[in-house]
Amino acid sequence: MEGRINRIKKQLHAQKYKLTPQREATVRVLLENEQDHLSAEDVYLLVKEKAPEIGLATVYRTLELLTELKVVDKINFGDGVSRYDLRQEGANHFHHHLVCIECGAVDEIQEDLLGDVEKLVERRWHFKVKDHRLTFHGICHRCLEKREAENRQDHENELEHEVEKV
Amino acid sequence: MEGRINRIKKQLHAQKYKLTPQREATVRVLLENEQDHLSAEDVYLLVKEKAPEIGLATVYRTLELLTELKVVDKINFGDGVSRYDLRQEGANHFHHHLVCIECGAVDEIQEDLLGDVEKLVERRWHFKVKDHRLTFHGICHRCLEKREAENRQDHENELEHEVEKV
DNA sequence: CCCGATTTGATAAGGATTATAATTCTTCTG
DNA sequence: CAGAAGAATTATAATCCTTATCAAATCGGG
Repeated sequence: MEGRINRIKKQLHAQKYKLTPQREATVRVLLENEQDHLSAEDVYLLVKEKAPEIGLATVYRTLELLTELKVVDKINFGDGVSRYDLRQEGANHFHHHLVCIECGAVDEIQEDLLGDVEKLVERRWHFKVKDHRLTFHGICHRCLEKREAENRQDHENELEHEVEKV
Repeated sequence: MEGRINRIKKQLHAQKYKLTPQREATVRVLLENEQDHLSAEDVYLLVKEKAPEIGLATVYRTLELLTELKVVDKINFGDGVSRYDLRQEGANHFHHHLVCIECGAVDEIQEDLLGDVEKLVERRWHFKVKDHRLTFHGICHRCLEKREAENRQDHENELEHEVEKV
């Protein structure tokens, strides 16, 4: 964690920016919630716990700055708010997302699934790919399993019923 | 075009909605600008040309309705506004986009490039895919060609220079 | 042609983000 | 170590996009 913060610090310095306490607190919140997809408001509330004097505008500015440095990616799942998602260190592609239309959960896929597709796009459409965004909408494994369990239950009840009737 | 409007009309009726003149005018604008990615405001201004009395709220409501019916898809390219993109008729997947980071152009890929990837996701992550969003960010063929032309030009000038020097 | 339900238009309200301006912090310099 | 220039911060106002509200208009069935 400390190492990672130091490296971000260096990235900032390389562009003549400082790692102020507010910026550091914001980065820490992002690191501590790496799996989440926090909105600016979410980040603000979490940062406030460690640094109550911070202002909302500063959080917005910091997130913008981190986006510029490609430390985070700004994403949008269609609700009205932008969310900020930490990049894997050193990753040159943005990870993918699985959005559940039933429970709203957002899972991540770190692996790059698009290598071949990108090559195809570059060749066929003569388009130099620099980055991508890929999100699947569907039903997550938790909701699928819940459904299966319910179906099994229903089936068992049905059988019991049959037995009673005999 | 008329046929397509009729089919949309039927889709509306199937859900007890009417194809009012305002809705029809909105759909026509979308059909006439099929390759574009219009914002609600854009649509509003275009509809106003044919039906000056229409209100902005109606356009928003109609676009929401069309999104619900999967006639259009609501997308977001990271600028602050939602854009509305007509689906291919009968397509069960949403087409992909190529966003140029140099000139801002947005091109479409109608082909489905994700068949195999979706199968993999379903198997490996146990996630039932219903839809997807795929956008590539990079440099479009027009900008690439412009660059190449410039490089050729530069190179020719260099050669001329060499000759002069001799 | 009338009635109940739907849809509309104008505008207010809401929510997210950005701009502004005064203040505080840093860092540099002498 | 004081003073000054510049960067960053805070609080808040302003802006922009979208949604909610509600009276008025419209539509389709009887």
